[in-house]
Amino acid sequence: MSNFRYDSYVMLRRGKVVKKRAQTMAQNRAKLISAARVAFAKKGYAAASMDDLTSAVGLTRGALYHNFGDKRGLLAAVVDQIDSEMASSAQQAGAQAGDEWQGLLAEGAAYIEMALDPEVQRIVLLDGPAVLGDPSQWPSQSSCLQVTRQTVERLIAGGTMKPVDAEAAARLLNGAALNAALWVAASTSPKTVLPKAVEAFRALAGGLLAKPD
Amino acid sequence: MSNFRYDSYVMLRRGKVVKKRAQTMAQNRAKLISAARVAFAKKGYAAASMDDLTSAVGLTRGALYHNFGDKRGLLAAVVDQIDSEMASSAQQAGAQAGDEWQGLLAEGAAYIEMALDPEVQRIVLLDGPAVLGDPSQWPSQSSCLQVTRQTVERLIAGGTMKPVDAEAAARLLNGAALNAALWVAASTSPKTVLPKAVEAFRALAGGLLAKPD
DNA sequence: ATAATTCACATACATCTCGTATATAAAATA
DNA sequence: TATTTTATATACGAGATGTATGTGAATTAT
Repeated sequence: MSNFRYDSYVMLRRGKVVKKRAQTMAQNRAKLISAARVAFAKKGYAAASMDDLTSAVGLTRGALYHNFGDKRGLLAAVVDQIDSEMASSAQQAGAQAGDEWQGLLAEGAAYIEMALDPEVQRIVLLDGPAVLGDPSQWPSQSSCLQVTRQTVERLIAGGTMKPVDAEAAARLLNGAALNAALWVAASTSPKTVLPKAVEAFRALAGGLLAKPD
Repeated sequence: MSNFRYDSYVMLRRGKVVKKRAQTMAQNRAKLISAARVAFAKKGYAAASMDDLTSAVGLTRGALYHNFGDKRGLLAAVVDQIDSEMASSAQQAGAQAGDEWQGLLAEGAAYIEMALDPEVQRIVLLDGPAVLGDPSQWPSQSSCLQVTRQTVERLIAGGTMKPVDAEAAARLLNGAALNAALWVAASTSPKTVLPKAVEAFRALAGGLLAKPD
């Protein structure tokens, strides 16, 4: 036990200095994640060298292994970051729509378009599942899926959608959207096939409506 | 130029001996592919050692690099083989259904169930896309997708399905099915979630019907 | 039938990569 | 001011891939 003055003194010092240490550490983490996003997107996970990665931001693998444990840990951190960005972006797209149903369709279209980004595609859609396993079991819990599932749950509760399993519906919708994006991105003229993909997606999703239009 | 007797003699010899050479070569190829299926499924593509692979069937990497060029080439051959098996299996499942539409649904359900096989999942769904890229650009051209697309085309021509882009619809359906399977397989009780996935798939696919039922 | 040539596969090597074990220097604590 | 943490760097060891070269059997040609 210690008296108040001693504690406050310690707290102050600790507050300052720990902050400084934690600050640079956070900076280094951010640097590494940022560099990893570029390298993983460009070379692919397997071909990305950790030496190149770290030296690109003035560090060595020492920092990497201390912060992320191993190469997989770094990928997990990167995937987590991108996935969060995607989820909030999709949520935003959905919120701008007229009603919840249009919101779901907008979310789907947003996923398709986001997946055209090479960074998203390579890291989240291709290497992510291969290295980290099924998205639903990622550390990040796949925010993308959660957003879709929540929207689906609301639509089922409101009677707009057929009472199917929400998780199943979310997985199917996401799978369809992301797979379609892979196709669009690999096509010779993405501009012309993108609308076809979106149209087909909207038709497909319509199958989940309680009252077909 | 040479006379007939000479040619036939050569053809005979060639027929015999070349056959012997090609035979052992084909056997070795089959051995390697077979071993690779096991190793890739068990360890995953990245962690599978080519030395272990080859020595498991009494060969060395020399045979491997001569036959398949590199590790990727071997994976491509394995994927091709499994994909073909899947396609014919799905086609068979579809053919047993009453009409074309039920056939499409049966194909989808078949894909979902096949994807529960760890070999299919790990090799075709996870490592395949990550290492070889988008399935539509695989050497094998992804027979699975072609089967679905052809079914879709017939359904559109017959007026059963909405006139969406056949390729797009096939991609979406396949993506939904295979993604759902990933979810089912990763779940704690596949037996209970599988029917949910199939039910949701059928509902979703219903969105492509020209006249909703 | 024999000599020459192919070629399928094996062996040896060079390079790269990851992960760990150890070292160090700055920072936090006492 | 001395001591202890700890975030990062350095050094090292264990594979793995791909290539370059060797070799012996199989095939062709004379």
